Amino acid sequence: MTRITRGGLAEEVVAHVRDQILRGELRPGQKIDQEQIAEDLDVSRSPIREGLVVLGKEGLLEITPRRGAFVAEISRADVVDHYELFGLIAGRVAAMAATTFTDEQRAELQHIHVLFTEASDDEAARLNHEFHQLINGAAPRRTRWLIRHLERSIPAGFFERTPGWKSEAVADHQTIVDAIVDQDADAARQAMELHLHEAGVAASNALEASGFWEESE
Amino acid sequence: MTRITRGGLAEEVVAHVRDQILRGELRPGQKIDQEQIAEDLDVSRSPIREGLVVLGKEGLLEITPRRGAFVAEISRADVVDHYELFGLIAGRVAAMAATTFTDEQRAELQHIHVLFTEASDDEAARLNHEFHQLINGAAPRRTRWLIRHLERSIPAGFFERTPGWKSEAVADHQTIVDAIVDQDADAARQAMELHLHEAGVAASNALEASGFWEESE
DNA sequence: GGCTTGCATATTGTATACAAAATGACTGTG
DNA sequence: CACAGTCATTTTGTATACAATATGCAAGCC
Repeated sequence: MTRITRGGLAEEVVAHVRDQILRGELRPGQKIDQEQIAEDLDVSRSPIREGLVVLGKEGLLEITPRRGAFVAEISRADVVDHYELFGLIAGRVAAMAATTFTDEQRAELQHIHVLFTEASDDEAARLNHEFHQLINGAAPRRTRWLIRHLERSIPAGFFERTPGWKSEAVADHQTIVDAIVDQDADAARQAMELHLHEAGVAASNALEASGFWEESE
Repeated sequence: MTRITRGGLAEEVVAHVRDQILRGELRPGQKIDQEQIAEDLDVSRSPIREGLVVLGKEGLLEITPRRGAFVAEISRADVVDHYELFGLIAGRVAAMAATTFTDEQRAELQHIHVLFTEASDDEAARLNHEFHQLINGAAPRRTRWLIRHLERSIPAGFFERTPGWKSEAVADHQTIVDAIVDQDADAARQAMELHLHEAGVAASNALEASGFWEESE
């Protein structure tokens, strides 16, 4: 049994189950069958259980002692709320960036943004990530930690798959860049909050399209 | 081997290790010895590993694949930042409460606050919890989830052990109650942010006192 | 002397085995 | 026919066993 386990099998389990949930193959409320996953991935239950704990902490699963793990009942309101919170944090960070960024950082931000506007669709995803990464660098450590946590709960690479995301993102990013370059903290906050709000709508639509909220049979 | 484990041994492990960290028995950067915990609690490594995953997701441990789990290097800045974030969220929720609460809820809030001011020290902790619980009821589901997450990362019952916490809390709570009763969303937000900021300072001091940041020998 | 190399040991990660509890069907009873 | 109680089956939770990797130390080399 050769395997390329780069970070442990639990990670593989996390990715597998998360995908199944986000694809709509596992429906909200449905029970997670550990034995089934063991069969699918050819793995024992030890790493599976550790993976399920992770997904539980991310809010994708509801784990009840002695009963098992169930797909969390996530509503449209939950997704919107999630991104609203994300926006609240990210907005605060953008405001920090507006007041603390050096000239070099401002230039770098503009540079990334220009590349982003001109990039092909698959490069755009990477540059989008770099863009937000740079801004988030202005945040203190614990804030960055929380942002990572929020990113993983409703994974990235989600927004990037909705039609027309790029042109929308370019416009939003432009506003954000302008505000940070102007050192206008409040405008940066507002622009970032709006951007994340729109990302939330997009994510919500993407989940809708994947049949996430379809009635069962 | 009789045990009263009502929620699984992993929970016991989480509580045990968390306590050890917060008491300063385990220092930041120090390695977690699974075998040692197994001996301490008379438990096998299976529930231990699951517990460590939980603490990793809470940010109290740093888990490196194939290397093990280490106590996270949490600085004063991290603690302050943590409560600042907490305040950002809780402030938003307080603002919601100010605009959405019914007359009954406002009355209930005032009632709890009066009891709180008159309570003995050990009852105060419970009423403090009820107070915040009631306000957080105004938040949407995902926000409540995030709040629970933040509460667990730097566990509650922490602030409540710093000297003079009650009188400080009474004053803060009074301001919050007034703002919510006045339906002044912005005042409620500010008051709540200030309250959490002070809680952060208190928590930071408590950690200091427990020797959390002491230099090792 | 300082640095690599190789091996013994310790520790993590995974698999399997076993114990305890929940689930669900079946039976008998009102 | 509804329904409570019992028992077989399934599934979770925990313990143990084994495999793979990391760690630490000692010997050899520059």
